[in-house]
Amino acid sequence: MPELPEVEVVRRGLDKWVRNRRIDAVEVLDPRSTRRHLDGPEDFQQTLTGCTVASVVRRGKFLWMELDGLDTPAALVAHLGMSGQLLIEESDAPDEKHLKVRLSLSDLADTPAELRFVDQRIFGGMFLSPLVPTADSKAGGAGSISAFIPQAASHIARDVLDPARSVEDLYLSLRKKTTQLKRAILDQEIISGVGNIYADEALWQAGLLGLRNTATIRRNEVSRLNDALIDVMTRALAAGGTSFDSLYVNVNGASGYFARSLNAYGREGKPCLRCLDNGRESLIRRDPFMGRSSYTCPVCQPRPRRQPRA
DNA sequence: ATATCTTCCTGGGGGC
DNA sequence: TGCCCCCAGGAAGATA
Repeated sequence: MPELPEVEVVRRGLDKWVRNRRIDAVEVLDPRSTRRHLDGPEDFQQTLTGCTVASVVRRGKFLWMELDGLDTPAALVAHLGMSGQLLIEESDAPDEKHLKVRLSLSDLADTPAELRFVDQRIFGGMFLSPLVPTADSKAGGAGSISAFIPQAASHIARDVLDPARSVEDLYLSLRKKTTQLKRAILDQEIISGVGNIYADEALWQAGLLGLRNTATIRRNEVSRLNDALIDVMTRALAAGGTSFDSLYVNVNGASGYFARSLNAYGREGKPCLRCLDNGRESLIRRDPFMGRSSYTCPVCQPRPRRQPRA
């Protein structure tokens, strides 16, 4: 569920409330949420206990806490999947229905003592992963000040808001592929942080159809798409992210309000606002896509003209 | 090797 | 009220 803006909102909250605090106790309430920790929940708990959070870093939708106090450098990785939440809570707050992992933090005045991982669908999780130097040079992703990345996230490309990324690299990566444009921008190994909402929003803003084949995409189209991705995610971040319901909230349980600014996603049957501005009328349509949905404006994002038969 | 499909889960909402 | 089906911010691993 959460895409780059939502994960970055969470990262900032963790940085504020958890950085420099020691993890005094770890409780795994559902081992399915630590299944990516291959040594098992007991090892997860024992290794993590006593560590101090040195920094909170993000690349794409991956979030991690660099830890002090381990023999070999490692990070506590958190991925929110479709429904994960990281919440800062007082110890006496009642357990959430889907509470999966509880971290008890060292005392700090006027600061809640627990970091909780709550996840309804269990597609997300927490695990420890060794830190390795980033393979793609210089510092890590946006929201990062680290030259290291967890091994488990080392295949993830630089994200939309990473200043070390270039449009030309995106163009070349897309041209190397033979697939639909939307599939490509959802591929976290091409560009990271984009999910179904912001893919549709950026494609709408750029006036491109996600069904376009990447092998024929042009530089100016990639440039438009890149600008749109950066713009939509920057605005979403400023709004605290997109919340359709209580499943996405920041570390303090508050919703973001970017849902009201969406132009395509979830707007099936509603007027395309850009067409309206231009004195035209068209309705956003929804089409099945990869087991989910794509929302497009048939006027702003025209289907490619059918090639005439030779 | 590359591209696409299947699977991991729970719960809300609509139709009957 | 209940049941069944569809749908949902993701991505690893299997399969073609």
